Amino acid sequence: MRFDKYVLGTVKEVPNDAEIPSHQLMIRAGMIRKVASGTYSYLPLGIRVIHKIINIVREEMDVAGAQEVLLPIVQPMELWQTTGRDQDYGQTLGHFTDRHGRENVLSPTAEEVMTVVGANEISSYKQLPVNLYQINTKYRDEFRPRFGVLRSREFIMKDAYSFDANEVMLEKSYRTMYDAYCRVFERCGVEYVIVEAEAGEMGGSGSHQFTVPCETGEDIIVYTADHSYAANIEKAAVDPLPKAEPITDPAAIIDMHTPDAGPIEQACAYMKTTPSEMIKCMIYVYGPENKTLVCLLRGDHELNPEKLTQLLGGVAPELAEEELVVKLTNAAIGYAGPVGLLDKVDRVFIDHGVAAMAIGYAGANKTDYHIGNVVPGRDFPVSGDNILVADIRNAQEGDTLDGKELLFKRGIEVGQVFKLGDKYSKKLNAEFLDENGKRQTLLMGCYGIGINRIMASAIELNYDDNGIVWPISIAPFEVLVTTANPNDEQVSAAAEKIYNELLENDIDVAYDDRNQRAGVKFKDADLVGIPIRVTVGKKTLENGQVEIKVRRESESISVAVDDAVNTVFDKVTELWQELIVE
RNA sequence: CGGGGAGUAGCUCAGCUUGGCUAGAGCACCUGCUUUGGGAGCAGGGGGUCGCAGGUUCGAAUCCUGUCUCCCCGACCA
Repeated sequence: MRFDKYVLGTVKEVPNDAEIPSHQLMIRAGMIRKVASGTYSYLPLGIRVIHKIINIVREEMDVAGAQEVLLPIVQPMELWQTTGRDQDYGQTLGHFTDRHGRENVLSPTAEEVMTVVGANEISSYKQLPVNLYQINTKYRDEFRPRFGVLRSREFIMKDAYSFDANEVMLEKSYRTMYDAYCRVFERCGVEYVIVEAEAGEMGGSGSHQFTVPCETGEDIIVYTADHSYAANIEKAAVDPLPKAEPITDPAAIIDMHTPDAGPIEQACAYMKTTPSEMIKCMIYVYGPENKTLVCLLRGDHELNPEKLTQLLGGVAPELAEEELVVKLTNAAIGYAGPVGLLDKVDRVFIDHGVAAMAIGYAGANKTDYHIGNVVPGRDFPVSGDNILVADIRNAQEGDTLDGKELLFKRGIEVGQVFKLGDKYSKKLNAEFLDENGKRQTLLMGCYGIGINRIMASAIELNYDDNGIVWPISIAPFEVLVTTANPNDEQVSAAAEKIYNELLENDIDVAYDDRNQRAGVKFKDADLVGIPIRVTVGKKTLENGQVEIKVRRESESISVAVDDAVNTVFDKVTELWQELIVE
């Protein structure tokens, strides 16, 4: 590829809406352009990177025995209603009505359609296991797209779906994908950690996330120092806190006037206490009948909605409307408390942290008042038919698991694998005949990789002041030949020769034959991040030499013109060597 | 959806408070000359319904109203 007429698109200035390095560099290096909030066009260099990632993913899927298919992006709403995911996905689900009045979904993922494909094509246990995948655009109407392609409305996902006859086979299919994912990320040259994850609206019985550790990530990983445990914070368990010594003969509850003390900190200031002494009381509704749920937490703890969902058997609760809170507590928002409230609701979850308290403060269920000397067990029940003491909070600094300190870091989720079991196949009647001619429900798994996120994560992990430093496996080109003096005929001729020879050797090489000053071309080369640069210049050529520079190294080397191609070949091989798995 | 900020050339922004000459700069683009190893210099040039719609006014980028878009923060702490 010659750069003379190439739509390179490198720019010096960054649009002011790009915040994180990968987003800025993708724009500066001519990889992407924004079309609207959360939607991007890929320019020639950008789509080359996407294709390289896709090729790696495709190769690993094929090696793992998965078969590629292609599903529609526009899917009938009825299918989503059948599984109830039209509701579960909420407003993130993009949809439109066509001219016939039919409702259509813009596929955010494809369990439904793939289950139907599986159900139609698989009829016998003899066909199993089967794993089908596609690489296709997905659409999610994110409430707030940000960070460039890391959270965009449109993105490219590889989604695979396995079909098995029983749990043992499913476990094996799951493991095969899990291993394939490790190979994909290693080959793409991105560092990753695997963490236990919550299944979220996917449902199912088990899940792992593949996460690139990185400060700009939106996910929080919780792990132990010995790496025996790692989980997404949505899932991460914590040891219950030690039970406080019971106070002998605790004083009776006292009313405390705390006007306009909505936030916990303010109430604490009035009562001269700390959030850890407070009992926070949150009211939720859940399920089709809008049942009420009260959650009690220590004031310094964060509720974990995913844990609530698990305890409710997969139903995601929603925070109660102000109206309901006022009706239940007879008080303005901010003054809810457990005393006298728990028998008015359908269910109560009490976090271990609250159950362990000896005495504390809480809302009074009376506007502008809190109460002190609240003793769990004395002033409100901690056991009963509808009361459950459980882990319902986020892990936080200082928490332990199995006695080991929990540590935290941020990450970008680039892939996730789920054991779905029969969640979709049951609802969509995806069945097969077993050895005895009996109908059985197919067991499924699903496996996603965010192609664009691999691209952005790779940049987040590999850049410097001058631009991107691509791993060679996903770089837009492996090698760039450039001329420092494009008007010099001997220089051009030598560069041209090296370029052609590299092409003949199947090196993915580009030739910057633009009539630009050397500085401009060097800056562009660094910005775009091509791993190896060959520079032909008048000065060195007079000594019969050309320059070879590896992007991530600070020094270049000079070699004889005739050795250039071989040296480049060796460098390319060297860089690839690092990314070979097994 | 709530709070904050911003929409003026392809990009980054000034001008707006206090309305008034032909709406500006840098980068990018085109032409010419010079230059040619780390984003060159000089000269000339093209490019704008000042987000959109109303309104006030002799006169609006500037003031008022509405509206759209974009960005940031939040949207579970009762």
